[in-house]
Amino acid sequence: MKEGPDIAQIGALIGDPARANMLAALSGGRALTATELAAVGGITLQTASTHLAKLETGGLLTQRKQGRHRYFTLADEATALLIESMMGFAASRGHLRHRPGPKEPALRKARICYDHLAGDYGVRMLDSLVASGAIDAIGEGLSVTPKGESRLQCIGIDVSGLKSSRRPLCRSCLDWSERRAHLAGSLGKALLSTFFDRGWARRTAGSRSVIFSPEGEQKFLSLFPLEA
Amino acid sequence: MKEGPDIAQIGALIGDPARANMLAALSGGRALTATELAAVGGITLQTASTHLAKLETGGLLTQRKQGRHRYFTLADEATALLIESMMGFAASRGHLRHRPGPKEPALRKARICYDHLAGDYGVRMLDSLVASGAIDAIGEGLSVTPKGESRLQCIGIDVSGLKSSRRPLCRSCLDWSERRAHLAGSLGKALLSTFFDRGWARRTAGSRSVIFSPEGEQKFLSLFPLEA
DNA sequence: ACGATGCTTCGGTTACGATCGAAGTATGAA
DNA sequence: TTCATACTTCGATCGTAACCGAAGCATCGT
Repeated sequence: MKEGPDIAQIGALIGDPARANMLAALSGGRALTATELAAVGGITLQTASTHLAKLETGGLLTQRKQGRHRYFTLADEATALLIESMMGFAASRGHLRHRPGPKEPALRKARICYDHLAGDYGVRMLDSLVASGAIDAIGEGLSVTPKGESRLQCIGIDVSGLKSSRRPLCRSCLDWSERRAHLAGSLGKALLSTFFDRGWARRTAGSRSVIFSPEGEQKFLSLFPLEA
Repeated sequence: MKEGPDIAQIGALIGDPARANMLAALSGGRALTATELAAVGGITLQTASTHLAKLETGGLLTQRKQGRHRYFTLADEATALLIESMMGFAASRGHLRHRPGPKEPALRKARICYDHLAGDYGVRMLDSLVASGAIDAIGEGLSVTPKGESRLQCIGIDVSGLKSSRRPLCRSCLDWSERRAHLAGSLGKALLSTFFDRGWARRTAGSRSVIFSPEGEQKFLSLFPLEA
């Protein structure tokens, strides 16, 4: 009966509300300080410190000292995927964090998921790429077609360069708000990066939501049209 | 700050050792009674009852009355995938349930993961199917080739029939003992079923491990050879 | 050198939930 | 009907862990 890995430990780590809030905040992809994380957890700095230590020894977090600050990030992409998949599962069972607040719509429209675009816009982007034949969706997996490679080149993304990295190019990530897949992996990251670089969109201060500029939104929507 | 799904609730549900053991036992795929689950959790029946009630209202379990017994199963395949992915994650961080016991090798060799084959043999089977060109592995996704479809037909599996079901045909499931993918989905289930039907293998009483008969093992190994 | 900021460690309190004994309900068997 | 089995609910206990105040380090600015 005492065989195999122990899911209770990581379950308990994620199971505390303060820690869960911290992890959710870190799913936004950027590194946060202990003070900032204490705020999102709704606890004092001392308590946050012990929580963060537990998460780190549990292998969910890594920290990086920078001057007198300590920046925490999720340990790796696997951790981010676990958090996101738990969010999807929680959403499917109706476990919501309070009633939907006023900022909820912005989050559902476009937000950051670790390092790529999620929400309505993220799902739309992947749908459009598949519909136009730039990406092949076979079963659960995604792959870029030759046609798609040249098209992405036009947008300014060096697909062959991304291919040489260790990280998978395409990954599908289940979106908790849309309950459909959006594009993760190094290509998902590269696409979001170019949106930021071109000024089409920007991150918001204390939230995971992504705000598009009027011109950026127009460019985005025409670049990734919705098929009938 | 209180936006999106609440991962703390399901985290806490999985985070209790007794509940985690029950869920792990139910990953074996068969329905278990409250008394049996109390045993695997190492607790009394009363305590188990309250745990099971919590897991059910949390959406992780479903129960089915049958006479004076109550049979519990994981709520659906999504739940099974979540548990399995948490096992993979826990294994990657070195969170083990005690030191490896004597039954551990059998588990690593072949075991049931919800309704399909996992462990060394499960990984070998998928590897062999991919190497022989029966299954295409593109990115993270899997799909059966026409060649594979006819080959599986010879083994006695009606692929076109499986395709018509709502459940995805192929899914890759990360194996916690091998740290590589094995085959899930309706095809994975169908393959394991035929092994049982032909008497090549059988389930064990109180464990997830799968025992192959000498002839069954030989048939299996020759059917899914290891490439150089 | 000195104070301010960011964070950790220590000690003590408190609250929640896991646990079990005992009693209650439902189903099956004799 | 009566007893036994399977399970749930109630009530009370107990242990753990979350929490914060206070004190202790470390780093930066001046």
